[in-house]
Amino acid sequence: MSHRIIYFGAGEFSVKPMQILLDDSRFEIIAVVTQPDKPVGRHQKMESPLIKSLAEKRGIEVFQFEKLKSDEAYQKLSSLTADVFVVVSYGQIIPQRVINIPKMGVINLHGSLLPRWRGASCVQAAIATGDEESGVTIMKIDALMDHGPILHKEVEPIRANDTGGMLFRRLSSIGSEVLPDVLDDYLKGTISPTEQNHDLATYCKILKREDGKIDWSKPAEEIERLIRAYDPWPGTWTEWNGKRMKILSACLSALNTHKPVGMIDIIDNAILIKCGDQKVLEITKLQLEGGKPLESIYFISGYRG
RNA sequence: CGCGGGGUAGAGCAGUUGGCAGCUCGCCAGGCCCAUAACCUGGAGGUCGUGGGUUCAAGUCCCACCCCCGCAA
Repeated sequence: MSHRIIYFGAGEFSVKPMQILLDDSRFEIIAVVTQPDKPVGRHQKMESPLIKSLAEKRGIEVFQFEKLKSDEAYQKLSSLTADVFVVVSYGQIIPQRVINIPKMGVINLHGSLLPRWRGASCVQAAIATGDEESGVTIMKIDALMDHGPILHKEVEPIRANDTGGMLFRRLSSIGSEVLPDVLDDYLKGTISPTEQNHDLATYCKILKREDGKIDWSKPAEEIERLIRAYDPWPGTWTEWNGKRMKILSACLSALNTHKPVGMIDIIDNAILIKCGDQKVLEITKLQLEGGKPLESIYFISGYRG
């Protein structure tokens, strides 16, 4: 007999694990909980979370509670008699009384090696900080954010040219591969959770676009990591001629520029910017407000002045 | 109708108060050179997003529409 799951998710990270669980006969997703539809994009059209259509395609009931704290949500979730809740990139805190509903508790798949990088931007934080490895953690949720005891960890090395998007995809795959067996073992009682070492905990915040504004007074290597880490979300940018210029790709350069820190200089077909430690970063791909993404040589083609 | 920028040569851009459509790169041909992605000379390539309107004359002014993008989510 298969385990009855209610699956909580919303972000992109939640898609793949859900597909895997759907195709695994050991589990039955009896309902999906996701965020409400929101007006999105340039024309403010209403858009559904990614997993909503996936659920509807399979004929699975979808709930989009405005507040998980509400009595309505509590009563609905209680009535469904699930064995366990599985939460992946859901975006709302799970209230204690909801955690108490399923007899086997609430299991979370998280994109870092807990207790390192508790919070919403764990993938970006790992790259931006220069960590050598990242990974996924499957844990049992308790009342505090990413604080509960751990069932399983899977390590994934961070590569020298990794972007947030690249690492994100790998972690998503790894998490999806590992989740079913770990979940099954846990539900059968084969593995038991072990407490996190809370002294080692680090935290990362939810990122907004404004966080992608580059502070050129920082060291070049740090900025280079930030550019990779924040690609594609929230992206990095700087002001140029009163316009917003997205920095899509950059690398450390051996060339020098005599312009002040943070000012763009063009030498030998390279776009150079001096950083706070006097080292120079070469921008290799960028996008100007209103324009399409450009390799640096194309930007230089039209550059005047 | 959430706010805003933009569609001009293959690419990226300029085009002033309407008055012969330009720049950098690329492409083609020739030259220089031991040689070259470097340099020199010449050349091809545009119904200026689409449809109307104003005017002797519209890339430029007016109206409508299509498409791309930044903010915001």
